Amino acid sequence: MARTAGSHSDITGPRVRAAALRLFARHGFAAVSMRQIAQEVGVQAGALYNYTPDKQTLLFELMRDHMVELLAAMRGVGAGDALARLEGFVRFHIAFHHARPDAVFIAYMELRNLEPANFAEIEGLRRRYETVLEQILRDGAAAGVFGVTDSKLSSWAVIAMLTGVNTWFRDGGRLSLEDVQDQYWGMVRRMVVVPAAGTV
Amino acid sequence: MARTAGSHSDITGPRVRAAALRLFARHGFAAVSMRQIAQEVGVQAGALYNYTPDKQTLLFELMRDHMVELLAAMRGVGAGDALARLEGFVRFHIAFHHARPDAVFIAYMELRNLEPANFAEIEGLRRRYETVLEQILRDGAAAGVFGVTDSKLSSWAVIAMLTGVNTWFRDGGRLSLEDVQDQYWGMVRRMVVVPAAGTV
DNA sequence: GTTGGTTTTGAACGGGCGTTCAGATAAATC
DNA sequence: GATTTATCTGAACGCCCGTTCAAAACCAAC
Repeated sequence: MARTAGSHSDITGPRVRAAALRLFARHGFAAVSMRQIAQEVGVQAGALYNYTPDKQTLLFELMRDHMVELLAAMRGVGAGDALARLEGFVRFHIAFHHARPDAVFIAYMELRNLEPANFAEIEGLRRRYETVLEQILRDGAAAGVFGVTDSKLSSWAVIAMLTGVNTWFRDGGRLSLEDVQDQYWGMVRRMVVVPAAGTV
Repeated sequence: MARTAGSHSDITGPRVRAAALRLFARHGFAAVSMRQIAQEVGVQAGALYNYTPDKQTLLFELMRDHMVELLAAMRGVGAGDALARLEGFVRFHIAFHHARPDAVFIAYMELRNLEPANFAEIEGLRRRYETVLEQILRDGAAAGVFGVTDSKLSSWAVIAMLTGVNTWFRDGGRLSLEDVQDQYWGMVRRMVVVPAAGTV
C-alpha cells in the first residue's frame, strides 16, 4: 500500500476505465473481452484484475460514475423561475451529453447487462435526474406558465427528445451545438409553455 | 424441395426467428448463443442452420423485416393536409412501436452488431422512414401551418420523442395507449404548429 | 544494494462459442 | 412399402471466454 504520487497504478486505473468505456460503447459489453481491453491498455489480461474485481463491476462503475457526474453537474443549472430553469435544463442536457457520447451510449444501452442490484442503483440515479425536470415542469404548471397536465409523461418526452441529439449530431456539421441548443429549446418551450393572451 | 403445406419447416422457421427476436431483445445479440436459441425452439443447435446461414444473417433479417413492415404499414397513414398527416404519423408511430417492443429494441440497439453492408441497408430503410415525417413537416411549413425552420432536425426530435414511449409505457398502467397518443399528439402539435392569430 | 511491497506476466482452468457434417430419422411421393 | 427428400442429432473442430495464481519484474525507501 501507501501509494506514492506518480506510481504506475495511479495512471493505469484510469486507462483501464477509458479503454473499457471506448470499447463497450463501440462494440457492446458482451462483445468485448477482457483481453481486448488489456491489449488497448498495453498489458496482459490478468493485470486488469488489479483495477477491477471483475468485468461486471467495471461496467457498473462506468455507469455509476457517469450518472453521479451527471447529477453533480446538473446542480449548477441553478435557480430562477420555472421557465429559466427549464431553459437551463435543456441547454445543459444537450451540452453534457454531447461531451460524453460513449458514457451516454453505455448508460442507455447496457442496462440489461447489469446484475439486478447494480441495475437498481443505476435506475435510482436516473430517476433522480428525471425528477429534477419533472419538478421544474410541475412548478411551471403550478405558476400557470406551463400547460403541462402530466409532468411525468412530459419529462420523459423531453428527455427522450434531447438525448436523441447524440444519435445524429456531429461536430463540424451544418449546425453548431449552440444552434442545436437554440432549436431544441425553442421546441421544448413551444411544447410546454402556454401562450399568454396577446403574445401571438 | 417442393415443400408441402404443413411441413415441419414451415412452422420451425418462424419459431426460430421468434425465439431469436425474444432472446436478442432480452439479452443482446452478442450475449445470446445459437445453442440458447435452439433450446428455446426445442432443437439442437445444428438444426438452426436449416433456417439461417449464420447468426449474423438471422439478426439482419429480423431487423430488415421489421423495417420493411414499418414502411409498409406507414403507407396506410394516408392523405390529407400536413396537419392531418402529422397527427396520423404520431398516432401510427406510437401504436406500431408499442405492438413490437422486441423488434423495436433490436432495431435501435443492435445496429453496431451488423456487418457494414447489412448496416447500410438498415440505415437506408430507416432514412426512408424519417424522410416521410420530414416531408410532412416541409409541406406544413410551406403551407404556413408549421413554424418549422429545420425539418430534418425537427423530424429527428419528434421521432426520438415518440420512440421513447416504448421505454416506459406498459399496458395496464395509469394511462391507456390512447391517452398516450393524445398527449404526445398534443405535444407535437404545440411544438410545430404556429398558432393562428386569434386562437389564443 | 538490499528489502519489501506492488504490479505484471504467462500459463492454466473449465467452459462456452459458431459452425460443420456424417449418419440417423422422419415425412412426402410414387 | 420402397424411394426420395427434408430435417435433426450428436459429436467434433478450432477458438475465445472470464478468472486465477505462482513466479518474475519492478520500484520506492532505507
